[in-house]
Parts: sequence; C-alpha cells; structure tokens
Amino acid sequence: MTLAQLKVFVLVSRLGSVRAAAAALGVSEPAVSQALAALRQHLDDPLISRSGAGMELTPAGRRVVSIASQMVNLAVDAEAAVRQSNGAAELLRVVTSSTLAQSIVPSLLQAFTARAGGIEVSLGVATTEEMSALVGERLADIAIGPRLPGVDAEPVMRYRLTLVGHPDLRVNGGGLAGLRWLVDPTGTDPQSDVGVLLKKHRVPESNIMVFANEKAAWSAAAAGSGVAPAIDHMVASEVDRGALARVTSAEPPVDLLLHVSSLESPRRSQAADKLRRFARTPDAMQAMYRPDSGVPAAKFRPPVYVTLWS
Amino acid sequence: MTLAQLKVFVLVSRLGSVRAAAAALGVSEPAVSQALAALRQHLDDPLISRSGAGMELTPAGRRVVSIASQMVNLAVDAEAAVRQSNGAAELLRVVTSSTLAQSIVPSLLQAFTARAGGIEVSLGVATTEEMSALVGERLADIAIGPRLPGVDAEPVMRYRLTLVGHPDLRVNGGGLAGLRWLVDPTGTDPQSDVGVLLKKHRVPESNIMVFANEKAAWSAAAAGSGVAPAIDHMVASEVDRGALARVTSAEPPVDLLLHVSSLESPRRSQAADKLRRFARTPDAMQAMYRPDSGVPAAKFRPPVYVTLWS
DNA sequence: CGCTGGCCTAACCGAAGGGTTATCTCGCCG
DNA sequence: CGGCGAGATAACCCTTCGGTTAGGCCAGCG
Repeated sequence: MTLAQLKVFVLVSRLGSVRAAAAALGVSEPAVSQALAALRQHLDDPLISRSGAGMELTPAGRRVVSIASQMVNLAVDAEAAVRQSNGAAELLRVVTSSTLAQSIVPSLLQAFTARAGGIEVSLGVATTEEMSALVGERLADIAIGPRLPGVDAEPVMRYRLTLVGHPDLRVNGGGLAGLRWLVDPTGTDPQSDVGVLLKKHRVPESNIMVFANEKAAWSAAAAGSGVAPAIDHMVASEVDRGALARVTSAEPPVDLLLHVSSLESPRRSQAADKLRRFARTPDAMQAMYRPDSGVPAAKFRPPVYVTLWS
Repeated sequence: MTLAQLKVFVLVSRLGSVRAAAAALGVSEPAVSQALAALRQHLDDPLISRSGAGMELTPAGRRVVSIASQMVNLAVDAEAAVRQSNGAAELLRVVTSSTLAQSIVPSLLQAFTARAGGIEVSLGVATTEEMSALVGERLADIAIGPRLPGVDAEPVMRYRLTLVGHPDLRVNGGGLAGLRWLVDPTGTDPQSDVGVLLKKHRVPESNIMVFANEKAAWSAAAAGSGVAPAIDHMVASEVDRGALARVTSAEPPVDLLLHVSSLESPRRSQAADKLRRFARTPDAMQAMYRPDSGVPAAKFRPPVYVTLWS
C-alpha cells in the first residue's frame, strides 16, 4: 500500500473512471489500472468496479476512500509544513484550462508572484471536471476558470468570448455550425466555455479542428481555414492589425465570468487565500486585461497535470 | 516519501534512538538509518538529530512527526476497515514481555479467542519502553505487562515473583547479589519486573546470565547454576516435584500487578476493548493461573516485533 | 589518548513499484 | 454479429525501496 496507489484510488473514485484518472495524472491508463490492481490485491477487496455508466464503490471501498483521501491530504500537509518551517517559498498549485493557461492566467500569476513574495507557483492544465476533483482532493490549491461546483468559487473578472476569422470571411446559409471551428484543447472539454459554445451552436464533430494551442488556431483562422473562439481582449491587437476580424452573427456576444475556486476558507492554504484576494485588486485586473502577455507557444507546457511524489 | 519511512521516523522520534527503533522493528540499524536518510533528503530537512543523550526534533520535524503519526494510524485504519467490512476476523495485535509471552499470556489469549469468536490475535514481544511506543503509535493494540505510562492501563491480576534454585542451594555471605542470576531476555529490559528486581538487588552484570527463554533458565537453575526469577504459580509444579526450590531470603516476596494497557476508550479498537473486559472475568483468571500452559520453547517466536507493510 | 557506543555512509542485492506498449476480455450498441 | 470503448492483463524495462554487511566518523569517557 503506497501513497501513490491511494492517490490513484481516490482520483478514480472521484472521477468515476480509470481513464479520467489516468488523464488527470498525465499517465497511461494501464498505469492507473495497475496501481488499482495492486491496492486491490493488498487489501483483498475490489474496492471499486464498473457498473454501467460510472463505477461503484464496494462497502469497503467507501470506507477506504475517505481514509485514503485523508492520508493523501496529510502527505501534502507534511511537505508544506516542512517548507513553511524552513521559511521556504510556499507552493501554490494552480490549475486552469488550456485556453486560460495561454493567455490571462500567466500574466495574473506573474503579477501575483512579483507582488506577494515568498510564493512559488506551479501551473497545471486540466478539464473542468478534473479541476473539481483536484481542488476537492487538495491535489491543487486553486482553480481558475469556470465556476466550480461544490467548492468556494468567486467571480473575479468579466470577459467576452468572440469568434474571429479571416477579414473576408462571410457566414453563408449553413450558419456558424457549417463553418470549420478551430479550437485549442479546451474545446474538447464539454464543460469549458468553448465546449459550451460549441454545443450551443451544435457544431458537428467533423467541423471541429483541435490545435495544440490557441495561437496556432488563430493562425489557421487568419489563413482562412475557419473561425476560432478567442478571448476578445486577447485578440484585439490581431484584429487591429487586420490579420483577423470578429465574426458577426445574429447571436449576441458571449459574456463570461472568470472564477477562482478553492476550498472553503479554513481548509485552503494561505497562499491560495492570498491569490484570491489579489485577484480582486486593480493590479490583477490590469494584468489580466493586458493583451499578448501569454507564454510563447513553444514554452507552453505539455499537459502534465498532477505530479506524483517521487 | 513512503509509509514505511514515515513509520520509521515516528518510531525513532518516539523511542529517541535509531538503534531502539531498529530493535523494535526487528531490522538492522542501517536499515532504519537509511529510511530516515531518504525521508530527510525528500523533505530537505534533518527532521531529527542527536543531541547528547537522546535525539532532538527540528521545528519541521516536530510538525512532521505528528502528521506522519496520523498517516501511519490511518493506514492501519484502512486495513482494519476493509477487514471489518468484509466480515473477516478482527486483528488484535498484542505485545508483552518475553517472560509473560512464555507463560500466562498465551493461555489468556487462547481462552480469549476461544470465547470471543471472530478475532485473530498476533502476539509480539517487546521491552517496556517499546510497548509504550507501540501502543502509543497504534502499532500494537494492547500491551500486557507492567503498567504503561501515558496510556489507559488497568490491573487485571496479581502475581508473585519468586526466586528458584536447586533445592540444596544456600545463600552465603554475599547475599543474593553474589549468586549467579539466570534470566530470560526480559532481564535485559531495565523497566521490566525482572530488570527492576535485578537493580534492587544490585546484581552486577557479570553475575547475570541471559537465556533464550525461561524454561532454559529454570533448567540451569535446577542444575545448580544459580537462581532464576520465576512467576510463582508457573513454577509450582517444578517445586512440587522437587526439581527446584524457592530461595528464601530476608527480602519479602515480590508481589506484582499485571496490567493491560491500551489507548483510552474512544481510540482503541473494539477487539482491544473485548480483551480488556475478558481479562477481568473468572475465566481469564483461571487461564492465567493455570501452570505449564506456555508454548513449548521450540515454538517460541523470535523477537520480530513489528511487521512492516509489504 | 585510545576505546566504545551510536549514527551515518558505501556497496551491493533482491523485490517491488511504476512506467510503457501491445493484447485480451467483456458489455454495449448499431 | 461486428465494432467499439473501457478496463484488465501480459511482457518488459528502469528506478526506488528496503534489506544486508563492512567500515567511517564523532562525542563521551576511562
């Protein structure tokens, strides 16, 4: 029985699927399956098993999952306690969506670390469902993105999602759904803002092209390959340059709220609390609205979401 | 950071020495030292260091030890939870002294398991100091022996420690301290009843011979090699047979109380509670006073006290 | 000043953990 | 009934863990 195995079990039970847990951990699916098998063998109980849609915990599994969750939390606490005792930088684990990780979140975090010293930030990328699990199980301290259910979520910023395309692009009879949609990986997350948008317009799978990052999608859009959803103020300079144009349609523009979500106050880390407070300040607003401050695509981290302890 | 490493750290800090922890775990001392080194490296903090007599926790170590202790406890809970959920036998981990493990404890436990079904008992041997640490850290459920400080101890039986020797043995001028004392491994535990007795009589090291078990010490005593401390009613049949005789001296006989010690009520396992209650019953008394019911010396377990998880 | 007790390190080794890819099984659905 | 999606398993690899023995280091002490 290792902590890694317990962590896997907790994530599987929380996400309801081995595949999802593997994705959240950034490892292959057999790796998760095997860790689970090892734990099952050790405890001599199936713990959790498939049952139609989703998985079902055994009676023993139900009891173990709560204990395992505590153990995983304590492991994190232990590391944090040592860091703090020795005056080392606090570690703040942030998760966000792929889109936001390329645009407003890095500049927000950059401004935050510059202002609040002694905090070391690590940024991870996850789907909305994964964010819930990660924050809920304290595998991440804070999530930035859509409002997460079940945790303490708070709106910090209003932003507009617009569609951009080649300036000459015209929407013909088929409507927006008939166009080719150029999205970043966030588009594959049905609960994300982009995912919701795709669903709202009933864009068929065949018309969706996923790019590694948003800049790549914009380039393709500028080349006339289709339309790309973008955070309005992040794409403003491209529009001003004439490389891209906002696609106007009968639909009203989509105004969205960016939330920070973490555990409720007593259970969240000090660093998470500081970031929440900072996110409400004018400095934070300015950082988030500053266009073109995303990390260059080349430096963008591959989706290794949750680091395992060594 | 593995659970085994945390367990080692907790034991070292509790027992105040690497050697003692190694002994309690039944492994070599470098094994413990290395586990500690690995944890130190992982957490980047010395955690605990020598300081004259005993060891001293660093600030970080103080915080980690309490967290680690909880984690170790939870690991035990998890295993127990699974067992219980699946209707398997509850596991009761008993520790006692070497002397008692050869005489009254096995018959007590045998009577207990026969009466209270569904409980599986494992018996370990430890020094008094180790018993405290093991029960305190929930690495054992219950201790049988001297009254343990810091936990919920309760007397269950009165017994007399007598000295036996060859029937022709006479105490000459040097007093009891001048004789050769034949003891079992418990004699090396200064806090044990026998250890206290040796100290009281100021028996020099050179006059103490340690035998692997009590029966062997009695044989040597019967052969005239010296005197052996024995639980009076356990040696009664030998005395009746004339093989041994009680050594009379100016000292009054030593009357002692056998205690059962476990954590206080809400924190102790159900099985431990049952054993505590059983130990007060007439059935238990009868079992404990029944002579010659010890396990044969050949079957006596070597001192592997605390099993590690796989 | 050298012995000794206690801790750490080195070197080595077997077992297990944890990762991968490829393949199998099984329930479900068109 | 074939395909498919999701989980389990197999085979393989490398790393880490956890154990050993041997030996180094250091404080305390006769």
